[in-house]
Amino acid sequence: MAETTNSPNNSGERTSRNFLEEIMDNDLQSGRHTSVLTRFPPEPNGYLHIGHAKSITVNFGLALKYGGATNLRFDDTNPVTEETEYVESIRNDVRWLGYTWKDEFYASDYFEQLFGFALKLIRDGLAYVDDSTSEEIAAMKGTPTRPGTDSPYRSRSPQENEDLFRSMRAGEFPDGSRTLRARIDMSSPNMLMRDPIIYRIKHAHHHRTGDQWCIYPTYDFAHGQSDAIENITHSICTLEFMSHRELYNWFIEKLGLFPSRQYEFARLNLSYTIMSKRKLLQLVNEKYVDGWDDPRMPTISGLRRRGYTPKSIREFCSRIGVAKRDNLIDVSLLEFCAREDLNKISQRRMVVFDPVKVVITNWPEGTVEELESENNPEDSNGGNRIVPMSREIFIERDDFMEDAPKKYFRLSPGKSVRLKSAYIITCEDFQKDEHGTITEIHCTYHPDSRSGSDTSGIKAKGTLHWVSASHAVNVEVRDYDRLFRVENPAEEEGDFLDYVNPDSLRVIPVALAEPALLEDARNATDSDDRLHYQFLRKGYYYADLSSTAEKLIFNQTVGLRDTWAKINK
RNA sequence: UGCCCGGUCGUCUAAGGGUAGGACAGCGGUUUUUGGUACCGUACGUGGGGGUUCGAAUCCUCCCCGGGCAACCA
Repeated sequence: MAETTNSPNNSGERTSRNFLEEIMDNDLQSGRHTSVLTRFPPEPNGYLHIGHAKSITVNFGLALKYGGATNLRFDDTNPVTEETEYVESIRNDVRWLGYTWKDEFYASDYFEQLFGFALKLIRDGLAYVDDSTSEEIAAMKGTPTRPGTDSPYRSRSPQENEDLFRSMRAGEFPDGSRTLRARIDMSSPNMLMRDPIIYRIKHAHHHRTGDQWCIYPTYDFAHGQSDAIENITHSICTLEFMSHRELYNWFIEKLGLFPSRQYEFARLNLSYTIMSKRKLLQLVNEKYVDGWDDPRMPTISGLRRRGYTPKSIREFCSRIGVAKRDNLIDVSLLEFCAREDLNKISQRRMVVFDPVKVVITNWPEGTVEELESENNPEDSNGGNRIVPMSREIFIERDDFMEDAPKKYFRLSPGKSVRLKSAYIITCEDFQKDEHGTITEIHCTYHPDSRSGSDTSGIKAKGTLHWVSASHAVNVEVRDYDRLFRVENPAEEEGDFLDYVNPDSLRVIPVALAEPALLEDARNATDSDDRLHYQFLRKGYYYADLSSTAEKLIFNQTVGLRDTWAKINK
């Protein structure tokens, strides 16, 4: 659906659109195209990351907006790096993000057609087989400031080239011994037009075509033609492919194909992380993280495991916009989008991370009171849950201070606080061990201050989360910090691994949770039933993949905004 | 150094010759049984020099800065 703020309105007045929307508007208005067909073209050689999410929302989002569709096409022209495992994860991630593709294709579907295209170029005198080594080819290529020189094989006859090319396909030559090159212009200012290699010999097993082929087309000879075969109207890619556009158009023109056009936008860079698939792979292989889906990874699967919602990721991608200038998006925007969504949907629960015992001295021994607490104050239909209260409870260690400054709204001797959804308590006394560590706090509660029917008239500045000692459930909590210590690891000197944050994971092996959390876990029949939580005054949490009712494990999605921590600094 | 892109608050992104606006981050406040949320307020920007014009972020020009291009990767 078209947003009024983002497309020409009824009066024809110009409103804000990004440059791709302008192009599509123009193409539709001029009649160049009557509909929009985009494609998302991942190479199955790694897991998708948040940068791909941007590309996905650009491609699928634009098509949706203009009533078109999007194909999912795997760019699988390099058998040595590509695997079925990656294909599966990519399909899963795109679906999870909420998008449905029209057709699923593989560049390898077109290998036979591509071979035919190559033959046509050969017969038209526009391609030749080169016997030069890769070093020789590189040397003859020239440099950006110096033109290249013609290969001695450049003037072979079409017949000889065709025979040789067919022999290449037949497996008569070893890897690297020959290539097929487009015959363009060795002195072009665009290096890519200096007779680019379009086929290479690789006796390698392909994840889909098996051992059917021993020659494989390069990206340049596969991508544009695949677009054209599918009648892709707008082939949207990242900036580094800009100089490939001239070649892209050359093949389409010489081959007389559907006039797909390539447009480039700036890829996403996110502060305190990296987007390079190669480097992400390294983090996985060298065990800096737990796997592609480690919650610290900027991968879609990592974000999912961490508790990000598809909606929050889509919102993020929409907020960052699409343009052509290099960018480094502040990760706080991603976190904002997570909180924005999670605040509305998450179930509130109380979990004490670093417990200290509080004895309520005037609470009758052995009595339990079942209090009710709202599941979500942002959702009036969210219902309530039972929270049991008894004589001994736990509160957070840093919610008590022996000598508190005046701005401290929590518990200290003689002061009163509200226990969330329960009673107001007043601190009467406390005990310390020989190290000065608080071991026990003694309070009295005010029976007429019960939540919802408070007639006590006592004003408590602060409200604390708490759990009943005898009802507490042990859970493991994993808090995360940024994966890298520096804002832009890719730009730093030296090895990026030197900038990995050694404290990116903080495990709290035993935190004490209210019993409702266990109840929830028992009710979840599979992982899709898992709830997003807000642990009160802590942050947003989501059960880890490995979490079970026997062993509850929660990943921190993102912390709550903490203005107190800021003031405290 | 040749060719190709790009340069607007700290970070992103609008403004297509006519009031430089929005978001995140920051700062200050109000409300609050989460020091959360919500709401209000506030500060901050057109890389530089020339030119065209009544008027320039926008058009021209020179300069400066950043990025890309010399894989049989994509």
